[in-house]
Amino acid sequence: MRTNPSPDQSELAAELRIAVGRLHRRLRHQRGTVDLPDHLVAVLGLLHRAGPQAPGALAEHECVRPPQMTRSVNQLVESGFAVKTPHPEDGRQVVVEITETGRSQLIELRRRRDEWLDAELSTLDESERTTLEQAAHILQRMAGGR
Amino acid sequence: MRTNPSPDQSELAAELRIAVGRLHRRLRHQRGTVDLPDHLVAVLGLLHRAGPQAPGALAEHECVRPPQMTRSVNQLVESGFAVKTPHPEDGRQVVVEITETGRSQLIELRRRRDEWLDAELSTLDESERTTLEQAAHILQRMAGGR
DNA sequence: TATTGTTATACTCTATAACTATA
DNA sequence: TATAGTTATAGAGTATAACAATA
Repeated sequence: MRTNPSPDQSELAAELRIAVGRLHRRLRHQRGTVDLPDHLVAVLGLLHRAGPQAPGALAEHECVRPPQMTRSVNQLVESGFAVKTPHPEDGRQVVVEITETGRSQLIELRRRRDEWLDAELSTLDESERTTLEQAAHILQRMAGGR
Repeated sequence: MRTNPSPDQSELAAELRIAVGRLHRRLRHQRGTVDLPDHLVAVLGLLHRAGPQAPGALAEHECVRPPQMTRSVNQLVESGFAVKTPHPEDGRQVVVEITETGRSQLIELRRRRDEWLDAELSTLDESERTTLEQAAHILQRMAGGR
């Protein structure tokens, strides 16, 4: 590996896929039992950043099918972290909004949840962290764009 | 974002977690129906790169529990991509080895499976690809090291 | 008694298909 | 008839607990 300064793109794709899959499992394995699962935190974060939205839009953003987003939203509502209100003009639509409880919970969750990741990041040097920061933005753009 | 050349580490952890989760879902969503699932390809790749190993070692490397690795290995064996042989000295242990069929299948799988990822990578510039290549190695080290 | 692997069971996340209500 | 959301159902992947075989 690393034989070429202009790496073969298929090899990069394979490496990325494996790295992402492995870290994803590791993160899930590492998380505490009391916390919200990853996908709910992702939805909560999206509501926090991007504001009130319809379930369909949330589903598209998070790359899941509408039925799954229905369940995720319902779990957030049951936990008091989000509310569903009917759309004022279109009776078919629903608007999902984060609550104040959800907002403060999100901050607290993130602080408690990233202990392992923080520790791992601490073992890296500054340039490696910078690389990961840039990579995170590129990956988010690749996965979330369109 | 990107307001700070020395980014806050907790923020980086959150960004990484979200990026990895989202890309993981996107990749799963994007993959063809005839292919082996990600986790089997990962095991096959590990057997290809690191040679014959016991299921326990595979499980630790891939961050899954032994029962899950038992199933993954059995699926690979049923498909003819790996073989299980008894350990020559320790009757409790099993040695898992990739077959020639598995090896050639792995190459072909990767080529066919990464179409979406390849296309996305093609839209990046050279420096972004270099960033991702370095990040892939760092992430693999973080997830697989220990 | 400790270790390696497996079987049994259950839970989480996800998808597709069918259904309801509104436009 | 088309669209937004939901319900019903099924499947994949994973975990924990209990078990079997060997050391």
